[in-house]
Formats: sequence, structure tokens, C-alpha cells
Amino acid sequence: MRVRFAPSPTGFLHIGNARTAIINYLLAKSNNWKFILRIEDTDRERSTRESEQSILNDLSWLGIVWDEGPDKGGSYGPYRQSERFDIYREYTERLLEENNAYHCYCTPDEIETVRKKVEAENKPYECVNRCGEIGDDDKKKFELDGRKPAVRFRVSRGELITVKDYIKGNITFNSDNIGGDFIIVRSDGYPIYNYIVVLDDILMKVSHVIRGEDHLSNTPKQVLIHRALGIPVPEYAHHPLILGPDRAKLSKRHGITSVELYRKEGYLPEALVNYMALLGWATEDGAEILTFDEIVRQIDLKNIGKSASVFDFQKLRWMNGIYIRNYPVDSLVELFLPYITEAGFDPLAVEERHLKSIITAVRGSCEVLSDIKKVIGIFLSELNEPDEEADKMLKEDYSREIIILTEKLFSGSRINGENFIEGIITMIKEGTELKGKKLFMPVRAMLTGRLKGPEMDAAIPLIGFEKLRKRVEYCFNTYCRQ
RNA sequence: GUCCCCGUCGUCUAGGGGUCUAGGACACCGGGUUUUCAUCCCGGCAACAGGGGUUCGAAUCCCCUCGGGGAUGCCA
Repeated sequence: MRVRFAPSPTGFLHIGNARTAIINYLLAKSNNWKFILRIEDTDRERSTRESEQSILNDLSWLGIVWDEGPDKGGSYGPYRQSERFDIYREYTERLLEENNAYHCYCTPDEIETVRKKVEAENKPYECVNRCGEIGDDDKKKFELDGRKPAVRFRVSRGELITVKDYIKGNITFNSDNIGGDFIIVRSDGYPIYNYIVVLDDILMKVSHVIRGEDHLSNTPKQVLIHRALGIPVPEYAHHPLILGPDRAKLSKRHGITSVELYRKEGYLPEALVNYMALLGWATEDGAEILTFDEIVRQIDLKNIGKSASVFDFQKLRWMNGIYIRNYPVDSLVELFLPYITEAGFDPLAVEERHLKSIITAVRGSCEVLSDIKKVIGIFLSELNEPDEEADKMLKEDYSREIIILTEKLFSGSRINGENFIEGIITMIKEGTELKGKKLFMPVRAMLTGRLKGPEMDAAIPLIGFEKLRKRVEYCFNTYCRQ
């Protein structure tokens, strides 16, 4: 059995398409099917090679490995539709010869006019079929006018088409309301998706067409092409779409929608795959944090939900945080590196063991990798000047009491390079009546410049004596001198 | 408008005639741990869209209404 993912290279990989890819891939791995990648680049105006490359990268990043595809070939290639035009031409000839298709000389403008008129009357548009019956004389006249014909597929009247769908069940359409004769080849000779998807799926021996629900209403047209060609239909499964919080199809205005941006934000592919698998599907025991293998073992076409689901950014974030907390530290350090650089530090200048300890201390407060930018300065900056909230806290009287006390301890060498790890908190505690929040928050603010962050006991030794001393001095000068 | 799909807590879902005073997860709220924020642990809030059937019995089956989504391209 074989499944395919067939993106159109007209931009970045959208999260919704990524889910289609993931579902196909998970199912392929689960059932031992082949996974084929096909590039549907017949939209000449919008398709680009850069886009194709970025989609390939994103799929790889997600952990998807295709068995056949444009970059690695296979027995049913080529895998780019733009390279298969000769194949399509033969079929078009045949459809034309057998009178299942005809040349249409209407111009886009003419059609547009009719469409507008019909829409104004609130009736469904249907091709007027003018060219379906014209004779050779008229054709010659049009050609003399310099018109290039498109090819239209002839839709029979009153034909019932039942699509057997694994997820939705049996759906019956009447050929009378699928919009009439539809174009399969543009006037410039470029074929249309709806047509060649049929050809390629057959030619590439795709057994299961698993795609988004937005393709469901195209399916009867495709079935009709199968019938005209006398070839059997594949198995179909149309999964529901992902919605934004307002329940409209997920789009840019809802937040980030490209896989690339998720990667840049610092989501882990494992978390993204895990989260997406759980949209419209659940395990028997309700477990949610699942490894790839666990998902593969349990997922089944038969229990994928029928209803659309709202993409919950918050839950994804939460799940990503779980993955960050459970990741092997060594690999995690690697993953964090670019974000540390982005924060303005050179991670290579930091001793590896030290860096690993820092990551271990802060991973708990990171839900996405880029969160480290907010806390890394605690360890790598000399001062890490207090941010707004910390500044506000340090201006409080009880904070000043602690700053003055600590400054004395440092300047009088009571706290020194030898004892600071155990000493700072202990001695401050001994020198004041303050406790709890009023003790710890000022200490945290003074020493780290932030109100949030890793545990103080873990942070102090990692910051180091010199930096701590400077920070205390800075706070003393800033908040305790009149 | 027309065609098609869908409808369980705010969100993702479990459930497929009795075991449902409807279970889990995120979010939210409260408590505990951490003499601190976060993490972690415990607890709470919160749903069968509405109306008709069928049945001894309906979240579960049927119909209608309503609501949402998709399609309606010489895009994919």
C-alpha cells in the first residue's frame, strides 16, 4: 500500500498541510506503507524552487522521511508534476478522442462576466457548455481570432457519485451540482490540479488518498475522471481541518502558521508531531505525551475524528515545555545554542560543562527554546541590569535593607570567593528579620536582575563570585545612595 | 444562494442504547512543596446545541431546526 503527500510549492509549509503530511506519515509507518512525496507545481505563477526546498527542509525537520520523491527518485517518477506533462498529454488526447472532454474557446473574461451575472441572481455557476457542441467551422473562426482553447471535461447529467471515505463514511453527490463541465487543461497547455492528481495517484500506485477536508468537494470531479478513463478509484480519507480560535480555517491572522516559524520560535519537532497527532485522535488510555513509536503503534485510520479542531497554541506550548524538560541535556545544549547567540552571547566562549549546568538549571522555565533569551543573561551578563519588575521591587524599603546588608557583607569580605555559595543566603538571613517572599524576591532581583528564573541555590554558584559582587555593588549605588 | 461535511466542559478529547450524578488533558481558580517566581503535587470550576421521535431506558439511533466549517477558480 502507498500514500502520498503532495504539497504545492507556493510558499512556506503551512501547519495545516504539515498535519496532512504527519497523518500520512504516521499511518504509513503504522501499516508499513510507502510514503511518497510529490510536488504539485502546475501553478506557474506561484510555484518556486525555493519554496519546494523549504518545504522539503521543513518535512525533514519534522522527522518525515519519504521513500520516493523529487530529490531521491523512485520507480514512478518524475515526482514533480511540471516534469510529467508528456504523460498527461496522452491522457488528454484520449479524453478528447472519446468525447469525454472538449476544447473550450471562451476567454476568462467572458466566463467571468457570466459568473458575475449568475452570482448576482444567487444561482450556482455552471459552465454554459457553449463550446461543448460547436462545430469545426466555429472552432476555426476562434482559432483565426487567435484564441487558444482550454480543455473542459464533460460532466454527464444526473449521475450519482458515491465517495467512500474512511473518515466521513459514504457521501453521495449528484453530478448536476458540481459546477458543470470543468477545465482540466488551461489554454496555455498547463493542466489543472483536479485532473492530474487523478493521473498521478493512479500512475504512482497510490492506494490511499489521505488529505484535508477542503478537497472533499473536489472528489466527485476526480471520480468522474476515473470513470471516463476506466480506472478504479483509490481509497479516500478526508481529515477535518484545523481552525483558529474564531473557528475559521487556521490562517496567518491567528498567529504563526508556518512550520518554519515554529522551528524558529524553538518548538521541538517531536512536540509538534505529538500535538498534531492528538488533534482529532486520542489513545485508548488517554495518554498524551507520546513518543513517535507509541503514536505509530496506536494510530488507526478508523479512529480519526470527524470534526474540525481548534489549534490550541497554549497546549502546544505546554507540551513543548514537557519535551524540553525531558530531553537529554547534551542534545538540548546544542538546540539552545542559536538562541543564546541571538540573545547576544557567544556560547562557545563558555566552558561546556558550565553551559550544561546552566541549561539544566533553566530548562524548567523554558516552554520554547527561545525562552532562554529571557534568562540566559542571569548567568552570562556581568550586571544584567534589573528589568522593569525587578527595578520596581528593588525600590521598596525592605529591598533596600537587604541591598545595604549584602553590600556590607561583600565589602567587609565576610562573603568571599570561598564561602559565597553557602554564604550569601545564609548570612543575609541572619542579618535581617525579613523572611519568605520579602526576603527572597529582593535577593533574587538584586542578584539576577529578574523576578523569575531558576532556583537561587542552583543559580548562585553558576553566576560566580565576581559577577555577584558587581551586581550587589551596582544595586547599592543605584538604589541605596540618596 | 447552492452542494457537502461537522456539532460532548472555553479548548483538545473519551464515550457508540443501561456500568454517565459524563472520564482525562490544556487553560483558569484554590491549596501544598519550594522560607521566593517557575517547576512539581493535590483539589475545584466547567459540556452532551435546541426540538421532536424510536425505546422500559438515549450523549449514544432517526428526523427537523439552529449553529459552525468547507467547496463553489484557466489555484492547490
